[in-house]
Amino acid sequence: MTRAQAPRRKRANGVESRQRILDAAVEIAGERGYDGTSIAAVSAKCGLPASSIYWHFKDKDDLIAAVIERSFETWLTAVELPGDEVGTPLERVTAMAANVAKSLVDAPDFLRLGLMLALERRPTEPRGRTVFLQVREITHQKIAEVLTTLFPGLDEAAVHTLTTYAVAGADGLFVHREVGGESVDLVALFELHAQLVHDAAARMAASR
Amino acid sequence: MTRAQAPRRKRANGVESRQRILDAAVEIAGERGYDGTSIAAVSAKCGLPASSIYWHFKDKDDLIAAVIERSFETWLTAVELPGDEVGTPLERVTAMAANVAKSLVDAPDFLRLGLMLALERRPTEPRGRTVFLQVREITHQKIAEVLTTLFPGLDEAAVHTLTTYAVAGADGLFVHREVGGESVDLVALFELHAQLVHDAAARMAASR
Amino acid sequence: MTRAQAPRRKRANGVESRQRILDAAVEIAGERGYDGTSIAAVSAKCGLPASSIYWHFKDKDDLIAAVIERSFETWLTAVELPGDEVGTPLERVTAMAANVAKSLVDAPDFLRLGLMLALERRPTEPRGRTVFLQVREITHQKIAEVLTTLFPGLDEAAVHTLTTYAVAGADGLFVHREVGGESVDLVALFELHAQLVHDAAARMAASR
Amino acid sequence: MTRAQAPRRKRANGVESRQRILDAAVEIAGERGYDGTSIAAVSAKCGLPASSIYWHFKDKDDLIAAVIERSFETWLTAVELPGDEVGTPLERVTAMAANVAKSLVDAPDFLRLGLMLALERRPTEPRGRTVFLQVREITHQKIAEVLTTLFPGLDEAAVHTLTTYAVAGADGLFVHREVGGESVDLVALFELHAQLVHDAAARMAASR
DNA sequence: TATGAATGAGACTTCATTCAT
DNA sequence: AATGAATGAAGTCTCATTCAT
Repeated sequence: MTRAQAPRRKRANGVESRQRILDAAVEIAGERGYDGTSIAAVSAKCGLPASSIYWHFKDKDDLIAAVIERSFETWLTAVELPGDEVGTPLERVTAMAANVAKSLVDAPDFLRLGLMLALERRPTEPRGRTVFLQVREITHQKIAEVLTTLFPGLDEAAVHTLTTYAVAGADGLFVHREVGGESVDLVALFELHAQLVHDAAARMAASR
Repeated sequence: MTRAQAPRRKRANGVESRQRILDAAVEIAGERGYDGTSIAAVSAKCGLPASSIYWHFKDKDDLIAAVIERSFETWLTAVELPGDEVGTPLERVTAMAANVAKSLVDAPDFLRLGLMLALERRPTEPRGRTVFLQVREITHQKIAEVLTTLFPGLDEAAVHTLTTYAVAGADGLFVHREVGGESVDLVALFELHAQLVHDAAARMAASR
Repeated sequence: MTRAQAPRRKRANGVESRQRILDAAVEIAGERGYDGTSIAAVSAKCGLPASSIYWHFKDKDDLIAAVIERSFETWLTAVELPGDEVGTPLERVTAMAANVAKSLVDAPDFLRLGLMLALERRPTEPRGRTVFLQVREITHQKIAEVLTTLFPGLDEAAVHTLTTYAVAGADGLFVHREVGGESVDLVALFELHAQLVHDAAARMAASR
Repeated sequence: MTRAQAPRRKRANGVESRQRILDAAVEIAGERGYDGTSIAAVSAKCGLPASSIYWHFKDKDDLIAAVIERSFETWLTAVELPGDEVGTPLERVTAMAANVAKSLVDAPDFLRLGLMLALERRPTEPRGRTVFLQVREITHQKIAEVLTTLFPGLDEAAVHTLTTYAVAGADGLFVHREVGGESVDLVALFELHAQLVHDAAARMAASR
């Protein structure tokens, strides 16, 4: 087949183009999920033709995985870690929860897309799903470390159970806020969550 | 003598066909979500041509909504309600949580598809999403009633908060089990969840 | 993604549509080969939209294989077999060769496309190539039977060698005619070929 | 003291790059034909970016034509011409055929790609096809000269017919070997071919 | 002497949907 | 109560090619 030629216009700038593509993709994928994210839609939103997207990303799977990776980093920087480690365990746990809640309100794309990917079961697992589960495992371990530090009396199994409960509760509250909209006070719910986890940890540590 | 012709054993049976379509659709939609569920795939799985699906359902949106409705009913019947209302509040709450956990392990399609629909934001909201949020609201109210009965000292705001927390926690734990697979003991996690909610309710009721 | 609807027009007639698609495809594939045959080109030539082609054929590979099958049958019926088995071996062999030559001039698509497929080496072999090699093996065996009948003195190895030579020579002469166009007298060349094969067979049979 | 910078060992070398591109292209085009040879595939195989290919070759057509030209030369050097012109005509013809057969087994790309190009009919004829037909015409004339020398009694028409038959037979046997793989003894088949052509020539020359 | 980046066209294929039978 | 056949839109991805650097 004979193909036609095409005129050039903009100055080539690979790095910026890649960012524009990711900016568009994170927005669409964060709202529509994997199947709902069409290359044509990303192309329309970022202004680059679809074929240019394939210069920067091997295929759609690669693009979604990159979206997950970058939005995780974006979210990580959005989480303001509490500067000094002062106060009672309850105060410190509550402060951390509030910070996480705020970051999820400000940059929800990462978790929203991640949860959609996590829930789907497709024949060939998207790489983005794997990436999400990996970074979520990192989060899990960080929380486990905090619990271990704050409650030295906890044994390993108890830490694991509480961490799982803490992460799962955060997921569920996040979903609730996504469904319920701005009327949901995610910070207050996270603080309640932190308190209940704290109380359970304290009790478990004491009953050892 | 002319004999009557062989009895047409498989006369067209609309009800059965509808069930076959829904059986196929709930399986696919429960795994792949809205966009991932193609009429062709449902057709292939149920054995009926695509055009027959359109005889039973107005369009894809209608089919997905019917899937949500039927899988909710399936799930409801799978939840064994505790027969008598006996025991301490903690015992009763824990027993209910365990029953719900078992039902979610046995019939996860409803909640799985529902959460996927709930997380997505698409220009024209699928009717299935609306249906899911409605039936989930029913669940919310039932839990609120139980909490009000068990803890008469709670005011309305506290009941609402605790109910929200209870439902969200259940969602999050369900997601964790879907991601983690059979190694996750959903019943144990739900029992822990029930206990924490119970403790919080008791404390709130007492401090009124 | 929301899809639009489409109006209907012609009376559905599956058998005729299938033939129209094959008619278009055999013409294009016979001239352009596998890669050169685009579904869009077949669609344009047969008047049916591309998506209709996929109702009748699973994919492009399936279409090309069907083209090979049908054009082989077309070619088979175009080969007028000599009615009576009379005359000397030379006369009979020459008459057969002339008939084959005429059929190849009239219906060259089968062999032309088949040879193109046969020459290509692609990672996943097209089914059409397999089909071509199978029907060609049938032809090989038929020729071997004729040689065995006409020259009982030939041993098996000699029959195999001569048959291979006969078929390969036919292929080469066909290619020459395709390249050289109408100025090439394919019938004359086939008659020469028949004579040389005949002489070789006679000599081999005698020297046993 | 400032020392001279490290010797740039791999200065850009246009000639070598051109060879690498052709090496990759001849392999792909020899297996996949014109349409099946994509610039991206050649780029991936030779390690140079696609745009570099366009620095060395005007367009794809130009590249394929260059492939034909170079692979023809490669093949020519692979044909060991019989040093002295000794022996009977049959011995000399047979020796030549064996040499050609060996060269085709060792360097089949030229003829394989050429035949694919020759068989295709596309709206705008690729230059590579023209080149192939030209060099093939050269081969035709050389064979004609040999036949004229060995059989002075042949008239021009007979030489032409026999040469055509000789070349076409070689093509057909080559195709057979390409399809049948290493189990086909191309040398033996070429020797048989040579003998039959020799016999026909001798008979024609005698019967003048 | 190259090449990173881009581009419109077009490749194959699946989509949701319709309609005559 | 059902279905064979069809349809235009849209899906993902590759194509040959260009041009500023």
